[in-house]
Amino acid sequence: MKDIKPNEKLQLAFISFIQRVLSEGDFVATYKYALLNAIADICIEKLDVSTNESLKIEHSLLAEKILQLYWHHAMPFSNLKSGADALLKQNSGAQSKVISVLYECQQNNIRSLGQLKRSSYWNESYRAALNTLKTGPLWRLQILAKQEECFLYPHNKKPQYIELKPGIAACFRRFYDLVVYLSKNAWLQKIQSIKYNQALIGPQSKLESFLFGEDRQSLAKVKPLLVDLQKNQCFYCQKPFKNDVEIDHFIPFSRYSNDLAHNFVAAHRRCNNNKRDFLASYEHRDNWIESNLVKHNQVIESELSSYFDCSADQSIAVSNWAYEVARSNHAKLWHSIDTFVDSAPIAPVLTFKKKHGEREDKIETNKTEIIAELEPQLYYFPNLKIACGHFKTGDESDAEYMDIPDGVGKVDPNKHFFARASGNSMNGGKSPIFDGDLLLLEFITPESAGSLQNQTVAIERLDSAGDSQYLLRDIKKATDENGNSCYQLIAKNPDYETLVADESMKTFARLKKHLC
DNA sequence: AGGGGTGCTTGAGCACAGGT
DNA sequence: ACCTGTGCTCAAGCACCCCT
Repeated sequence: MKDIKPNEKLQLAFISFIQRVLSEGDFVATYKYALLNAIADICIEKLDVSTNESLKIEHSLLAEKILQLYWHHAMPFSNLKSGADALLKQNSGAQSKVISVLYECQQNNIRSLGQLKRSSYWNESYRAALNTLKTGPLWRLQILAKQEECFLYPHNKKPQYIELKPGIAACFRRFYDLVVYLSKNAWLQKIQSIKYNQALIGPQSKLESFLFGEDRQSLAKVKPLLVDLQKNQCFYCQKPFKNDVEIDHFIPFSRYSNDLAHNFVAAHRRCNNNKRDFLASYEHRDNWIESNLVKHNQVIESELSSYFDCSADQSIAVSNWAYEVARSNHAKLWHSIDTFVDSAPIAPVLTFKKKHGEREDKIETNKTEIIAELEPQLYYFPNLKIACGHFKTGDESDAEYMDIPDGVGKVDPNKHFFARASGNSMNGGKSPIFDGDLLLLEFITPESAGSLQNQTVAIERLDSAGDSQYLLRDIKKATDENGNSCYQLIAKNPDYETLVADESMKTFARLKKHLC
C-alpha cells in the first residue's frame, strides 16, 4: 500500500500531463522521450520513495540513465533488405550529441555500458549527456504548446538536481508501464519521421526491437553461472535440469526492460514458459532475495558486472515496486505450473538490513556483509483511523513501518498491521480501548475469516462519496424481531448503541492485540 | 482548391569567450 | 580544467501569400 496510492486527482492530472507532454511538446530531437523514460526508471529504482513527498533526482543520475537508454541506439542499424547499415538520426538537424559520443565509444571497441563506465571514454560521454540535458531537455520537457508548465518539477537551474513535486514520484511508480509505453512509442515514431532515417528503415522494419529490445546474446554469459549456483536445479521447481535450461527474468522483462544482473534465474523451459510475464509468488521472491542478493551476491557481481548493471539496491527497489503494483492491482502471482496465488492483501516490502551492531559505512564498502531479510516490522497506517465511536473515514495511504513490540506473539507481515483507535465507544469492560491506542489487526477476507462470533473486528463500509469508513466493534450473533438471525455490532462502552450488520458492511480485520 | 515559394519560429549542435 | 552564457547555423514546422 506504500507508494501506490497518490491522491486520485493528482493521478488524473499526471496522466493528462504526460499525454500533453507527448502531444503538445515540440520535438526536434528524441531527448525528451529519453528524459521522461529516465525519470520513470529512476522513480522505481529508488528505495524509500514516499507517496506525498518530493523526490530529488541528481542531474548526474539522469545523465547516466540517458546514456543507458541511448546505448543500443548508437549501434548502426542494418536494413536486411537493402544491406544499408548506418546510424539512425535522433535529431532533425545534426546527429544527437549523445548518440555521436556513444557511437565513437563503440567504434573504439567498448562493448557494454559497464565497460564504458570503466574506460577513459566515460568522462566525455557523461559530460556530453549532462551538458545536453542541462542546456535543453530538462527545461523544455515541460513546455507545452509554447507555454512553460512546471507540473513535474520546478525549473530551478541552480542546484544540480531536479526535485519532483510531492506525489509525482508515486505517480511515476503507479503508472510506470503507461509512461514508458507512451514515451517509447512516441520516440519510435519520431525516429521514423526523420527523413534521413526513412531511406534506411524502409517501409517496415524491426526498428522497435533494435532500439528497445533486450540484448539476448549477453544471456549466454548468465546461463552457466546460474546453473552452477543453483546446483543444476530449476529455481522454481527445484528439480534437476535435463538440457532444458532457460534464463528467466525474475522481475519479467515486459515489466522492467533493463537487464540487472541479479534479476536472472535459471529455470526449466516449461516453468519459464508457464510463468510467462507473471510475477512469481512471495515464496519465490524470498528465495530469490536469499539466493541472488545475499548468498551469491558477490559472485554474480564479479562475474556479470562486465555485461549488466549490478546494483543490489536497484534490484530490490525494482522488485518492491513491481510487487507494490501487483498488490495494488490485485494481480495474481505465479507459484508453479498453472498455479497462482493472490498478491493481496499486504506484501512485505523488503529492505536491506545491517547485521546487528555493524557500522553504516560497511553497506557501501562490502555488500557481502549485508543480509537481506524481512525486517521485524509491520505496516502501520497512520491515516487508517479505526473508529471507536461512529464509522469514520480513513485510508491506507502513507503506510509506514513500525517495530513489532515484544510479547505480541507470532505475526505475519502478509496479514498483520498496525492502526490507531479513534474515539471512545470501546472504552469499557475488562480491557477498554482508549482514543489513540495502537491496535494490532489481522486482515481477513470472507474466505479466511472463519467464525467471528464474540470477536472484536474492524468493519468497513463505503460512504456516499465512495470513501471507506471503519468501525471497531464486538460481534455477537443474535435474532432480530422477525426471528431471523443477525450479527450485532456491540460497543464496549454502554453509551453507544448496538448496531446490526447489514450488506453494506464487510469485515475488514480482526483485532489481534490491543497495545496501549 | 491546391500546390509551391517565402519568411518566421523553435529546438538542437557547435564554437568561442569569460568566469571560477 | 571545467562550467556557463552567448551567438551562429541548420532543419523542420507552420502560417501566409501568390499563382495556376
